[in-house]
Amino acid sequence: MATPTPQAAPPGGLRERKKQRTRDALIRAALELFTEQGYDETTIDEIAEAVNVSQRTYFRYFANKEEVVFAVQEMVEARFLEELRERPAAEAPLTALRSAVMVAWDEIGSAIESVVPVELHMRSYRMIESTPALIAAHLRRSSDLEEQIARLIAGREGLDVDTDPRPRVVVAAFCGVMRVAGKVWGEGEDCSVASIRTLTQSYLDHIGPAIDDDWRAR
Amino acid sequence: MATPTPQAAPPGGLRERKKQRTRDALIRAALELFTEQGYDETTIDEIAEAVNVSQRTYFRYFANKEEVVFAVQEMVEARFLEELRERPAAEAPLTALRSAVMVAWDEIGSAIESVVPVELHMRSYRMIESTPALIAAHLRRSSDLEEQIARLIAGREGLDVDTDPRPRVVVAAFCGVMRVAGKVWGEGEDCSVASIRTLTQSYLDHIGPAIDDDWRAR
DNA sequence: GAGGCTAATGTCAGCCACTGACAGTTGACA
DNA sequence: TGTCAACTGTCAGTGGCTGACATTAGCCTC
Repeated sequence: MATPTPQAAPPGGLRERKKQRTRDALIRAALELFTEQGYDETTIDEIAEAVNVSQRTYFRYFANKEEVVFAVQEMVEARFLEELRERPAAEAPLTALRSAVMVAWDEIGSAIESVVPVELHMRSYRMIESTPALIAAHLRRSSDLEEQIARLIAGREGLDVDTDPRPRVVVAAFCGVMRVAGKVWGEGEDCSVASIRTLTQSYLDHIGPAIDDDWRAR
Repeated sequence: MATPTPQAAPPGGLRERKKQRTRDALIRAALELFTEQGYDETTIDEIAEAVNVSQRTYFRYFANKEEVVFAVQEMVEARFLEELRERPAAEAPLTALRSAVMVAWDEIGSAIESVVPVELHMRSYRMIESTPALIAAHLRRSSDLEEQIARLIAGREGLDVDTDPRPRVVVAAFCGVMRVAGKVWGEGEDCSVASIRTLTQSYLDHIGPAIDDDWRAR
């Protein structure tokens, strides 16, 4: 589902479809092995063997061991950026960011399901937050995304991201808060999509008040 | 290190001093090689050879290849935390953070010099920001620091960091902005301490206005 | 549908980061 | 001075990752 093709059969020839299947199989196998026995405890040979390809083939699909973990995440991020681009120009920056996140959360479910079970993806998210090597990779990716968002916001407001600090500053604040929300969610009990959505919303609502000088006054 | 030694001149016996010298030599050699020929292009064997120790010995001082890069950074961060702890309780959270950073910037110079030339440290900072593997490590470390700061701020305000989102939210916003400032500085021309200090100050001043709804109104 | 073209894959050799085990060396201290 | 413990070197081995080359298999033309 979510494929923009008229026919049920995916685009391209047999070769293309075969590649897609191998890629998806590698992602599924990797996430299953990682979440079951741990990231460090799983070798790439095991993943390759589970899909019946050589280790060398794995590295032709993914540049390194980490990349396969973030394949689904990448889809979600693309979805968010799309949504942000479609927000009305009248919305204030922080409002647009907030709205885009909320809409994205409501729609990614089905997109994820086309590659891996949502539950597996959620377990993977938690694994990322508890594996040092993956936390690092996750943060680096988030940082790249942050840069993209900042340029997008600057574009909306007709500003130059290199001379006016405000786009990068709001986005930095926004992304910082988003990361914290994700982290707190990962440590909590409820691992549902609804749960992370609520948490995100609540944390974003606190940016303004938290910046204020006197917390005790409210 | 961090031993409660009564004397300042001889921090211990001959053995202790020898260890300290080896450690400092490894840091200096590593930073010099990394900044000269690149991080990825430098092997640990080269670093070890430059200090006349075995590769195995390097790994007894540093857990991995990245760690040696952040040895100086660690000192700076410790200095900042110290400063933050000493800020008067009357100061608002964001103000205290801001002040602590400014004071820290003014004092770290001499502390750094005791291990490596400040200029080498500044070049290292730039290398970090332009090496993917090090960016990731840097962000992970920053994330850990962020957690410490959040707990400290929560303590100041008499709040529980796990129930009240505000400490983590301000700190996330603050640290996000700090990272952006560091990044922008790394891409600029002027690599002086004064330069990063000014930039930091300017960016922090923009948090409030950037959160506001209408940027065009000001 | 036989042939050539080319993308995808397998195999192999090798580099480098990192680790455990064991042995040799050298400060510390009685 | 001799013993103990800490520090270091050597060696062997694992796992991530890459380049080179041979092999397989989809695609396209005649």
